[in-house]
Amino acid sequence: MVKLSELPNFRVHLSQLLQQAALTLKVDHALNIEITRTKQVSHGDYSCNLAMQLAKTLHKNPREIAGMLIDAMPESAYVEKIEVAGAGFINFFIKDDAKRLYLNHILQSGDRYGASDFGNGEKIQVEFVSANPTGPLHVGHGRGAAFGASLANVLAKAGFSVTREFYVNDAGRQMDILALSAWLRYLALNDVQVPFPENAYQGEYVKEMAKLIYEAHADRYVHQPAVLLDGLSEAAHEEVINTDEQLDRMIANAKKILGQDYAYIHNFVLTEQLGDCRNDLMEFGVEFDIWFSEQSLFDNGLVARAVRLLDEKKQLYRQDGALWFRSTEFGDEKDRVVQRENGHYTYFASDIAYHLNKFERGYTKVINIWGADHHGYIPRVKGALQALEQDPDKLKIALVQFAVLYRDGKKASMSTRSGEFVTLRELRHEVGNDAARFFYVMRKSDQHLDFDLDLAKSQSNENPVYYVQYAHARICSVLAQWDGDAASLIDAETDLLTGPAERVLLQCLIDFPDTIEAAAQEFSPHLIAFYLRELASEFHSYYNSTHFLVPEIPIMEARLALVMSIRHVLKNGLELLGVNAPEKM
RNA sequence: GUGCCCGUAGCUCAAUCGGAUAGAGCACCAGCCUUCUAAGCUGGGGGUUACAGGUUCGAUUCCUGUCGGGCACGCCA
Repeated sequence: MVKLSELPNFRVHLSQLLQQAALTLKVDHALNIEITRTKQVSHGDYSCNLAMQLAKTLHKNPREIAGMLIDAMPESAYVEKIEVAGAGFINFFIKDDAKRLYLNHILQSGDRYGASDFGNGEKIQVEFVSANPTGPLHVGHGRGAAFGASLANVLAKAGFSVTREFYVNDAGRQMDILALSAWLRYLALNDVQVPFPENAYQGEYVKEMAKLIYEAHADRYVHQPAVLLDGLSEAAHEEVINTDEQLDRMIANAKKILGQDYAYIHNFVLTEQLGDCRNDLMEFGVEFDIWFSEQSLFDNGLVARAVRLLDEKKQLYRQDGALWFRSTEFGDEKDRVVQRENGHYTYFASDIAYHLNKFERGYTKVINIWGADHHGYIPRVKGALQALEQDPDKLKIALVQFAVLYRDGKKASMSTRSGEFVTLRELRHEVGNDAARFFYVMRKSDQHLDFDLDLAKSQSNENPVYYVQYAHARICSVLAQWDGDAASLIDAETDLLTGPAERVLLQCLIDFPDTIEAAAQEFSPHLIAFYLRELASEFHSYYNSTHFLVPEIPIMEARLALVMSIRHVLKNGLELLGVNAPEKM
């Protein structure tokens, strides 16, 4: 029997053994020892390709080097045997009783199993969603939300100190357009007829906000609309308004007419939309630590400061009346405007201030989750940080591709024009939160996602969400029928678990922390989804091949100890993805 | 036109930052419920990893080119 107080991390342990063995080979350069899981049982449990890596520098046959490494390796209480295989792989077979230590550990740690100190408590920020509060979240935001939330959970589980942040674009033109849109709808409710611009916000939710204002304040915000169309072409009075210039003119006129009241309208629509967004996300299981206001960057002078700092570094110049940042000096395709000819700062300017602020808040790593259509934006932001003498590599951008909905095998419309897009809320109500969360992270984030609505809805074996949840529910059902004291399973004689399915399952459970670590390192929560499906699959197979509630008490308890451990891991894994682990289905 | 991403089974996708015989699910075919939930299981067929070269012990992965698809190329956000 192996006796050790501490739970062994096999990969770390084996890596240390190799490290020691490598000393005898007198290699002068740094070693990159990677321990990987094997794909085939005949190759053992873990494998290392170090011998092949060293073949070139040592001018020796990899298999010969592997033999030397094995000879030089210290004895280990965990290792059953070591073999040289193939071109020079070193394959490790772990002792079964060493693996079984994990069952005891999982039963004791329960909800905490899977956690590691991989991240060393490093302060890391994940900024995601950050949708303009100008309308309901749509299915594209949903993927960013699900991905970001899952990634943040994974990072936290892997030992990082994670802050989840939503950047609120509460400054700028889009909010003005929304405020104008709502006010125009409000005027219409008061029987004041003004043409509604085609490029204003058309959605029904705008009319609803107008109605709220009307119900609370009646005609309190009705002002002379006559000058609203001042400065617009004569045609606009009769015909359509659809250019940016016309829209901006109307906004300016509205501000003039409303005076102090404009702030009320602006603030009202912002509060409404942000509240709606927050509710939507909360129902989706996505929560944030910080809602960071873009407007606050202006109010606190941080935008002006960031621009001034760039100027001090001689990174700005004036041309055509605008202020430009020399981003081409830092790899961008062209220089970018930070302050427009009309004196307004660009979105880029506040973004520079925002990112500088993030760095100054002490995060050692800052992760931005962006829609893939923003990829061209990366060089200028990193360039600006570099210009400000910050380390641009601390900023990591995770790009999330669009999700395309399919219904009846056909693309479902998600046009943002005319307000007829599919909202996240609609999706959640149609397929449920669990399916939505799971489907969103089933694919690598930087790949297009075909979201099959019919599949997500189907309560059948085709649906991968139910497949995993069903495994959990089955276990709960078995445990309920056993009706014993779960705590007693810690003393089960787990050395009775010698069947092939049991050994595979045990190794699968041991892999859980490694999977989380990999998902954290590669920003790939989809690895968790794949892992869970694999574990569920192994469990279902075990369930069908082996009866758990057998008369022989020790065997029953041993199997239940394994099954209970699986339950913990399924639950913990689903939790990372924000998916429920139901006890009954 | 320029830049970035992608191209893997009929379909949707994996493949542990160059590793061993490229794996799942769906679909298709053949089986399994008087036994802890059949939302399950077992078995089977299915591949020149778009194409052509190159780098090396070894390539789906890295480099070059071609073809095909997506996105981005504003004093918008």
